[in-house]
Amino acid sequence: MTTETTSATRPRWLDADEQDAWREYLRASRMLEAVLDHDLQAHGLQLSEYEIISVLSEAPRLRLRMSEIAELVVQSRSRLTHTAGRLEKRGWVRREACVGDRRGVELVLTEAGHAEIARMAPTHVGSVRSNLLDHLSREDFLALGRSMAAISRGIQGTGVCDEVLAAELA
Amino acid sequence: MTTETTSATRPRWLDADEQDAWREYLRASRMLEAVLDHDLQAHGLQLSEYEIISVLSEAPRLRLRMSEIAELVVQSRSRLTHTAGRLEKRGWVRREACVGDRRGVELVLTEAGHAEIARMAPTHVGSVRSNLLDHLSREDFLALGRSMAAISRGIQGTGVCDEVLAAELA
DNA sequence: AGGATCAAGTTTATCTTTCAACTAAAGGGC
DNA sequence: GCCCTTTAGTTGAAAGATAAACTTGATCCT
Repeated sequence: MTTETTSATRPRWLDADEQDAWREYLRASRMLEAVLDHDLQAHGLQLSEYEIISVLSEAPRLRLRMSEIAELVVQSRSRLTHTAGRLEKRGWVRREACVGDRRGVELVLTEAGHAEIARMAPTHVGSVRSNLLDHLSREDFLALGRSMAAISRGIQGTGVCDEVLAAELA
Repeated sequence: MTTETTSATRPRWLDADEQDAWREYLRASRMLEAVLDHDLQAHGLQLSEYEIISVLSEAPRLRLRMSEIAELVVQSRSRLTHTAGRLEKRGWVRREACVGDRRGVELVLTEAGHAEIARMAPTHVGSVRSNLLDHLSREDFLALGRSMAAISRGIQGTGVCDEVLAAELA
C-alpha cells in the first residue's frame, strides 16, 4: 500500500486536466480580483475596504468586533487595524470600546459610511454581475459557490489553518 | 446624456442564493491564496514569485518576454519588473536582451532557478492537492476549472480589460 | 525620410501589507 | 489572590505593490 496522507507526502502530480483547471482557476481569480478592484477605485476604495464596510452594514447594530471582521473577510488582525484606521480617517467608520471585554474594540459604521456604501453598492453589484454572473449559467454559478464552500470548509478542517491563521490572524 | 455602459447600469441585486455563492467564492479564494502562499513561504517564496518561475520552467527555451509573463500571471508590468529583480538577485532568473526587438527583455530561468523549482514543486503540488483537490470530486473540480475559464474569457471579452489591463499592465 | 504615435520596460515616490514585538486584559489552576 | 498562559488589538519598521512619469525603440502614415 502506498501511504496516503494529505499534504506533503507522495506529491503525485496533477494530471493534464487537473493542471489546466488549476491554471484557469488561478488566472481567473486574479483577473476577477483586478477588475472588481478597479471598478471600485472609481469610488476611491479597494475591494478589501469595501468588504469591511459591507459586513458592517449587515451586522446587527452596524457594528462588529475587530477579530470577527478579520475572520469574516480573511485578513490578518494587523492589516485590519491599519485598514480600519484609514476608513476611520475618511469618517466611514468609528472605533468603540467593547462592553463585556475591555480588550475588545468594535468597529461601527457611521452615517457617512452607511451613505457611502449605499452609493457604491449598485456599482459594485453591477461589476460582480458583468464580470462573474453574466458569464455563467445560474446553475454553474451556484455550483461554483458550493465548490468554494467545500474548499473553505476543507481548509479550515485540515488544521493547516492552525498554523496559517495563527500566523494570518496574528 | 447619461452614459450607458454595461456594468453600472440597472444593478439588480443578487438573490439570496447568488449572494451566498458570491460570499463563499470570495472567502474561499482568499483562504486558498493565504494557505498556498503560507506553504510556499517555507521555501522563502511567494505564490506570485513561484508562478513566474513556474511559467518560465514550462516555456520553450526556459525563457519568456516580460510582457508575456505579465499577461500569463496577471501582474502589472511594473510589478513584474520589481519581482523579477528580486528573483534575479537570488540568482534564479536572469535578464537577457531580446533578439528581434531591442526594447524587449527576456527573463531566463537559470540552472539554480530550475533546481529550485524542482525542489519546491512537490511541496506546492501537495499543498494544492490538500487544500483544493482533496475537498472536491474530480468532476466538481474540473467543472470549477471550466467555470473559471468562462469567467476569464468573459472578462477579457467585455472590453473592461481595455481599461483595466491598460491600467493593470501599465 | 520625418514626425506622430504606440509599445516595452524601468524608475521613483507613495501607499499598502506583512512581520515581529509589544501592551493590556481575560482565563485558568491551585 | 497570584502566577502563567492565552486572546485582543496596536505599533513601527521593512517588504512589497501601485501609479505616474519617463526612456527607448518600433510602427505607421504621408
